[in-house]
Amino acid sequence: MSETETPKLDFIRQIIADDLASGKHETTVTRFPPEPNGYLHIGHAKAICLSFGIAEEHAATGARCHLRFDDTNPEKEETEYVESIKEDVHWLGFDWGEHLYFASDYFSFFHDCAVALIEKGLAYVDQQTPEQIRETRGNLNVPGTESPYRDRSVEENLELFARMKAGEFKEGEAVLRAKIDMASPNIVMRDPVIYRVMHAEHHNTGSDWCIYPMYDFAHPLEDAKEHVTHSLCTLEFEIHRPFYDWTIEHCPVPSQPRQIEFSRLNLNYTVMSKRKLLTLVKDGRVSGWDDPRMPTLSGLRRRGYPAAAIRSFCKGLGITKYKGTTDIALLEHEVRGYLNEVAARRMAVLDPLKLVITNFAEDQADEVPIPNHPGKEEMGERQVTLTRELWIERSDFMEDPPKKFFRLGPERHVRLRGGYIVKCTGFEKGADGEVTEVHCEYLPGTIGSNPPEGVKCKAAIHWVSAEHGREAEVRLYDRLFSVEDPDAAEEGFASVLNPDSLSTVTAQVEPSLAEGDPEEIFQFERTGYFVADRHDHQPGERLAFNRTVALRDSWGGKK
RNA sequence: AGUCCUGUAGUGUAAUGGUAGCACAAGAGAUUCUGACUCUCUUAGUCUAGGUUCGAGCCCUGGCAGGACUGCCA
Repeated sequence: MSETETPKLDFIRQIIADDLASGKHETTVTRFPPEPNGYLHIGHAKAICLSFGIAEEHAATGARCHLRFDDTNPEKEETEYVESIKEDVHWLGFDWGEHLYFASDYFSFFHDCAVALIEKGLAYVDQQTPEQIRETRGNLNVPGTESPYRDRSVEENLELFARMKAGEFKEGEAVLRAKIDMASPNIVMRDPVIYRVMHAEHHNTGSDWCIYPMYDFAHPLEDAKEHVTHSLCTLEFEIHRPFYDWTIEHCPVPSQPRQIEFSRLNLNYTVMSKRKLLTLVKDGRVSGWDDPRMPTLSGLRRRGYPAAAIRSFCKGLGITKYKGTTDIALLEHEVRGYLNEVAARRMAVLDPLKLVITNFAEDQADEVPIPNHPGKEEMGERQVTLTRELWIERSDFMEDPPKKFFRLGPERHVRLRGGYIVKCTGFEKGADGEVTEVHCEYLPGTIGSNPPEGVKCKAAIHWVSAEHGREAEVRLYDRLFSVEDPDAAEEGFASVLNPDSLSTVTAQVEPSLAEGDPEEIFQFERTGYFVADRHDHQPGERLAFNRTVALRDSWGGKK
């Protein structure tokens, strides 16, 4: 990109730039308003990167992004989720500074606005049953009909609303409705309910309230109260915007926020519905919200995904109103890119096969220095002990290899990564026909040098000393969902879950790995195996296991 | 009595009304002590029919297709 080239603005950034240029706003204030009813997932990352990203871009004007918990429904929200959300936003690399808010702190303000609406004759207490309200709303083709309680006097409404607040009604007996237009083609505008009775304990306000505002009413007020200028949300709220604007217009608010909608993230092979993810957790299909197979930010973190890669992925998504499905390969590409830079390399053998170097003395033990990263000297090197008996990956040997297979086979040469070039001289088979041991001879003096004249050696395989290596129980994770669109499944998850998404293997690992270090490994296509994060890993501490086999199997062999 | 939103290579996105670019994916090749990375090349696109215009992906009209909306959820 040339220096003179200005970055392309998506339509939201363009609106903000225009508002700044025209003097409508002196700065921009955005917000990320999760409901604390689940963990944040990769879909939220898009919204976080957008709202917080815009605030960062306009930092010079004093722009900011608020983290606000939209906790207006006491029945669905828990404190555990508040903490996880804060942690995940921070991990992603964003900071709300002083601007941490709870919608529940504004309950009095919402109430005052509702009273103001009643006084203007723009809201009324409806005592129809929920069923009656539903039936009289009409449908997509039929206008609604007005409630018999619609034309109560202001005084009566005021008194009734006060009694609602005082707890004189049971749930479902009375609601406060905005008086707009029961014949509106937009059903949201057909006298929407703005307050309902709920005798529930709220995680923040306890039992102070027994009436709670609806999202449609509360959200614009929250934005206005915080002087949010641009309230960015996903497309499903588009049809609610007329009521958002109506609320701002008719309530005593200190600022005029504007709601702008963009398309939410859809990823193939991924479920993003909180309700469905919660089902996975509750049914024990995964170990928790932060199971490495989960699309939650905490799951991706354990899986080893660098936050920078997720941010970069979100940047490339673009902001549009088109509902498409992003290929998860785009995310994985970013992850590979970052991990390839920062991950230290180690050797591990997941499916061990014994390799004996027959011209190596029993007690011979050669210390070979192996770089921790190919091409990054600053990451240092480590000494690995090479002995007569080694473990290699079973798939790195073929009894009858095709010509395009570059690794071990009878009479073939291969390099033991970081060590000698060896020539396969034979192998043994068990009664069941399975290869149990491979024999080879090493070529002295081939460490750190090119293969001698006439020796073809096109691959380097990884290995672990049978004597110095360590056996480790490793949990191997793979993709959770086996189908491209798991949301399309009719019922439950049985048909879309990959039964092999979690397996345990007895692997052989380098002694340089701390005890317990490779306890969780995520199989990552075309990059090798990565250690799943153990919560405390920093971005620079990721480990990658060398892997010789490409999943694509370009040599034409079996899968 | 339906209203509103959206259609650009396989996918995601760019293009003051003026040469349809980029990334990922896919394919071919080079390189390689990770069949990775990197590098080179290739394939492939404006939903449709009209209209306005010297000129339309962009503006207008009509089709077609996909989506949102009928919670006292957010």
